[in-house]
Amino acid sequence: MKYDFNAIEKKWQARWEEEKPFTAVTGDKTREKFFGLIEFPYPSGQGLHVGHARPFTAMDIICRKKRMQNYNVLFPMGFDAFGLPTENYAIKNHVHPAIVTKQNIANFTSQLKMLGYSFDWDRVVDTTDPTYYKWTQWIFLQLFKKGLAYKASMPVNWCTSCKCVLANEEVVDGECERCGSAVIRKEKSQWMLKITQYADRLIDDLDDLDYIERVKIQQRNWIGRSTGCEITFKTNTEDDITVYTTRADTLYGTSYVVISPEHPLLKKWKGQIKNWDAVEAYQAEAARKSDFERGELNKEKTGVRLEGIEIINPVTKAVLPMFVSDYVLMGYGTGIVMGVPGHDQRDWDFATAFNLPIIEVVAGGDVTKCAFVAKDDKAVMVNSGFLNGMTVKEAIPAMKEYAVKQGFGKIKTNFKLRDWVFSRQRYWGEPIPLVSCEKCGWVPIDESQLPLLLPEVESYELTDDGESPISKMTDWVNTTCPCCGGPAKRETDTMPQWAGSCWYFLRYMDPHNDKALASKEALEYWGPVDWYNGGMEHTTLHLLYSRFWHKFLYDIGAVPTKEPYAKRTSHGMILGEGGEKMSKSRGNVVNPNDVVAQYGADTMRLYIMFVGDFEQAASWSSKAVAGCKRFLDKVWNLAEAASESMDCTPANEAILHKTIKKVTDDVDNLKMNTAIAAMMTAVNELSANGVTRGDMKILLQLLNPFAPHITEELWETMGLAEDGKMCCQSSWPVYDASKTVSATVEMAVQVNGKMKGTVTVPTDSDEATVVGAAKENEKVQKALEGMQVVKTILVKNRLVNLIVKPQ
RNA sequence: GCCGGUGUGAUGGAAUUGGUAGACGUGACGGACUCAAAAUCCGUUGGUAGCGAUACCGUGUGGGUUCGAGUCCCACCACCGGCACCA
Repeated sequence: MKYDFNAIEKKWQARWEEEKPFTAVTGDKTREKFFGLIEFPYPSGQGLHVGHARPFTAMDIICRKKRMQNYNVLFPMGFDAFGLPTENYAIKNHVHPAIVTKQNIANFTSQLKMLGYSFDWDRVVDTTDPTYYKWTQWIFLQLFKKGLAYKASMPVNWCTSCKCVLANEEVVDGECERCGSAVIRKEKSQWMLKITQYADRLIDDLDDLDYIERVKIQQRNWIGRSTGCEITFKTNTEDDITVYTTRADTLYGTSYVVISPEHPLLKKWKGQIKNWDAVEAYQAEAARKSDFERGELNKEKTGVRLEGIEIINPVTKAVLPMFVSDYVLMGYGTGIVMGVPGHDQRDWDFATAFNLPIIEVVAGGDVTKCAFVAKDDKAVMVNSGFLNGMTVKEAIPAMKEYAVKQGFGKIKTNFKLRDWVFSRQRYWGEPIPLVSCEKCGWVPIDESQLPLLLPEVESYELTDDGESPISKMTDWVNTTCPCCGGPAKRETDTMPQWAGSCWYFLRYMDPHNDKALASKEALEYWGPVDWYNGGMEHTTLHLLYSRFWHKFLYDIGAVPTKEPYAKRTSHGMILGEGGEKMSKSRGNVVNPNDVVAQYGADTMRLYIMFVGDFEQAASWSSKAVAGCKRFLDKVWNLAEAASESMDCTPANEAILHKTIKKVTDDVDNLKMNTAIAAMMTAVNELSANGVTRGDMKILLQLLNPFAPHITEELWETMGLAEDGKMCCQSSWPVYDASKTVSATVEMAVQVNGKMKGTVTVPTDSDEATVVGAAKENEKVQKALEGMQVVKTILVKNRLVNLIVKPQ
């Protein structure tokens, strides 16, 4: 018989659909649970991408193996279906986004089934389903009630093309992450979530998590915690000013002070600033620039001196000038900084441009040439009063302590993380369940009214002033205040796409619950997610947001764990044939449907795992795919040639046990590529030795998580099924460590560290035996001629190194 | 600029964590089968020199530690990703 992958794959997919061998059982105490999670896809019109197949297949392999190891596995799939592409498609084609979404989900579902993933299809989640977003809205209401959601007028990132507010995380190089159009700053009233209130915990709790290190580092950097000191300076106005610094030790070197153009104090000081016109002009200029432009033009420092304003250095009592300059950001620290040109490059640039004194307070550099930013312990303080002679490391706490004691300083921690801009002026998102009442202000709708459904609108186009299309639905917008019963208006902004994905993994635990987002029992049984794999691009977006929501849910007692995910790994991208990113414009997109049609799902799965290191980017090779198909052909032929016996062939024992060990270990470490290589080696060796059904049984079990269809078919045709159980329901083979070692080993022989040849000796031979055997070797003999062995280094079963010198 | 990562044959990538560099796959070359081709099977395949046994060189570059370095240390170079006037 020929390996007819097409018929075989259809047959087994139908069988899984019917018999549901991958059902997760909530509350099963007889087995250990395992919750394996992959990021649910956005169901785009293009369908599944080969890039999806990499993480999906890897987690499928892990979960299939865990099931065979008798774990109660929850491996679910869902769809993150709100979002712009669907809405844009709806605008263009005048179709309801819900219809488009439904079609796309159907397409994705059939593709996922085509690849043979062992999802529990009874737990599918769709973020646009009202029974789902009811709970997204519910969580938002809890955030609102706890004061973590607030409306603020603030400069926001505004995409000129999407006519929509973007989160900082969605702006890349001053452009909209989605459409690539310019992003400008616009003053707008927005819903915000106080993620900053969780900044410390989001950093500190990383320590106990099993996340790959680069994810932790990236999150820490993004949150950007810095511990420093606020220092208050007296002025010749009625106000004192406060700056934030991490280098309190350099206070003696402060030669001026700079304030951000957006700082409200400027307006207050209008009367005292003699050159107000110039200052106001500078403010206007700065406001015109986008954040991106301000960053781009950072080579040249600009600014205006505030004539008539004098600042007193609290330690030297020197009178310092004050400037306004856009290199100081209003959103960080106090919006005012002390200028220490000797030891900060930005201040040095500014001082040089404005001819300000540069005072050296840390010895070791040449402050006339550039700022000396001392990092090591050797740098010593000078020109700094009581700090003189101390190292920088000593001086920082010393000055902090002094400043606090003298009453002009305060210890302070700052974060780069900003609050999360949470509203979008869009249709295809969760409606924000709040109403605005003139008397009562913002009022939550009653929880019994959830879900607050999206209204039907005629057009999905935005209004000209960038408001959501929902704002035109006056019937929907006009409502009564739940508080006072008076007239009120509904919020017409919707939530960002990130909202639904913040908690979807909780819904998988109990997807049909209409009383709570999930039952207490389910949450306690399945939480936290044991292993979550996803893209690096979500590290500071989805992953951080969902940790924030989860911590909030923990605080209000809605979930039992303080972290959502115990372990996080990340996959590399799949690039096109030439090593470039796959894209329609390059024409190098590989469609998984085509690969499956040509080679079958098992080959596709195998190849996407074999292509390279899981964490590293890898480029697709249409030729190399064929190699995986050849491997499966060999397995098929080997099975047909197997003898009836259920005993293992003695000659195959070592290779089989070695392979069990290798595959078992490699899957747990995401090294699918070497696991497959090991199975290829095993098949080559088994083919040479000949196999029994007993040998094949082990091979099929090892291969089953990788290539589930062909292995099920052979399992059945070879009569290996006991009680009608499928291969995926059998027990994962266990290796016997003593059988993984062969009787003899080949060892390297070196003379003075140079390879001279190899010897084959019994495993675990002692030094005398190995050296004896080594001296039989002709090349070794030649190298030893006229030499005296002074030392022998033996590495058991690996090599022997003879150290010689002339006699 | 700061923080991560990577660099190995023609090629995708391995290397038991300091111990035979190049597993496994692709490609190429030679052979078998075939009227022929495809498929399949067998063999060869890091470089240089030599008919050859063999010798020397070889993991981005230059140093170092070690009996022994792709792996550790120091200094560079190139590419990729993230952050970026965060005081």
